[in-house]
Amino acid sequence: MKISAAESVVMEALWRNSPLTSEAIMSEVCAPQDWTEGTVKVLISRLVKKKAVAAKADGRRYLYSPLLSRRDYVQGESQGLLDRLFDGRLAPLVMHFSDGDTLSDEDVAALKALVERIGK
Amino acid sequence: MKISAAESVVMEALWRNSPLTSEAIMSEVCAPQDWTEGTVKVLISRLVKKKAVAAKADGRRYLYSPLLSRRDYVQGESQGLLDRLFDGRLAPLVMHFSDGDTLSDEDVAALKALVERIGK
DNA sequence: CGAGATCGATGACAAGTGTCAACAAAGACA
DNA sequence: TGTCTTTGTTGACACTTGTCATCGATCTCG
Repeated sequence: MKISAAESVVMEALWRNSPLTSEAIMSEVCAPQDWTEGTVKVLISRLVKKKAVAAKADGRRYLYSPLLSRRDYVQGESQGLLDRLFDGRLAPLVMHFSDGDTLSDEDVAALKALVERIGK
Repeated sequence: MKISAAESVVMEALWRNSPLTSEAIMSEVCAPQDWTEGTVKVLISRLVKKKAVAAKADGRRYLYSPLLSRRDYVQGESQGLLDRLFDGRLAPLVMHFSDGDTLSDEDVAALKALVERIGK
């Protein structure tokens, strides 16, 4: 099942640290996103229904943990973008950014080091 | 205005080749997407309303051309992904793929060549 | 025990999306 | 001229998303 943008904010909180109570989740995401508690509650419920997070009973409340790993999520999103826009390949994406002037010197250095390490 | 997934299929047709009549667009996208003409007509209308494509009158019909460049669209989508998932930087994305085994030898070679060209 | 707080579930609603059919205007051709 | 076809506009409908409030059960503390 697909995870929406708002839902992914909740997932990020759980990926940083889990399990969490709904209270903890809210204290992490409410302020930055300017959301009320009601909003976050619904997002959590929907994620549970989508089986993206597990809710383990702990007394009267639940402890929530991700069932979907961040790695898998990132993989799906990234591959989706590559497939849709870059014919499924990574190099054209990198080329796109290098053609613009969006790459800082640091970025270039990091890329260089990375590619060397891969090639090894 | 945001371009939806279905709409982007129509945009791709126009980016490949424009201007196009609605008939030409339909003959390009209907079959692969399994869409009826009605569906494509609405997608075109919505794109015009969103000012993502221009409709120039040509007798009783219109000739459609993109107003949004593929480059700008790709830039927006790609940057959005980087911002959401990789802290806005490109290297972590590349690292993600190199950590998996999704990169072919060709991909690695292409990246290597690319990075060298950038570093020049 | 009873009042208040907590927490999840549910209902609600507007906007956007995917999908399609019906309609109207305008040409084309018999 | 009258009918058929083409093409864009509209209406329609179900589903998802973002956003929030209310309800009901349960827990806690005086």
